[in-house]
Amino acid sequence: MTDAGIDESQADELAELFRALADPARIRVLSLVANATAGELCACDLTGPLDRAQPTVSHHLAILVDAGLLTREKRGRWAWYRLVPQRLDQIRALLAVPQR
Amino acid sequence: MTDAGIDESQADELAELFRALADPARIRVLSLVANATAGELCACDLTGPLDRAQPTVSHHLAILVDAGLLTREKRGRWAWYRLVPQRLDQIRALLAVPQR
DNA sequence: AAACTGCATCGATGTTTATCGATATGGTCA
DNA sequence: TGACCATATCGATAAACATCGATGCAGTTT
Repeated sequence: MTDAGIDESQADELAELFRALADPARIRVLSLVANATAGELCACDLTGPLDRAQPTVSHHLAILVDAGLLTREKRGRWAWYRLVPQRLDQIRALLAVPQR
Repeated sequence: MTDAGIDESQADELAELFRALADPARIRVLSLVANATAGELCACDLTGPLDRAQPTVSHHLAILVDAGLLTREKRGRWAWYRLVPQRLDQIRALLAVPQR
């Protein structure tokens, strides 16, 4: 075994990405957006289902956008969020076990 | 949109699973075990590469075992760890975006 | 312009978590 | 049996994080 797997900085990046997924509220957000008929959801649609205060919801949304899992588009007074499926695919690829 | 995505308890479970992956040291452990020629690695092989004290390494290994991502087998005075590929596959499946 | 609305930011608080020294545990070797 | 060794557990500490009330900020409506 000459190779020692992924390096330090790659591990940092991956861990940061998983940290974005490591909260029930954020998982719930992703699920809700993924199941939205229009492919997008506005922040106002999330406060209810998440059962959390508005600043908390905003906080979670910001984390998901930062992680590249959601995009935010502000139209009028609403902020609309969409999934970034490529980002999820990327994670799925990273979790594939090479040789079995 | 009648369905509201996954429910509260499922979100909790998933978040807990991702929390196990949300640390650079643990990502590094999984990578090292995945690349081990014998398919397993003992705890003593990890203290070095991780650059962390022995109790800390033990702590991370416990979390990964608890999450079902590693198995521990104690042989003699060493503890050997193996990947659980099915568990990773399970996560990969959960991250698949349904309709695109 | 003024009131209103939806959302982001700020500041504070309690909880969780990573880390490590010290210690316990259980197997091995002489 | 007693010294030793690899690992797990304990206890303490500092940093990270989720949460929310208060406030700020654009865009909207009357």
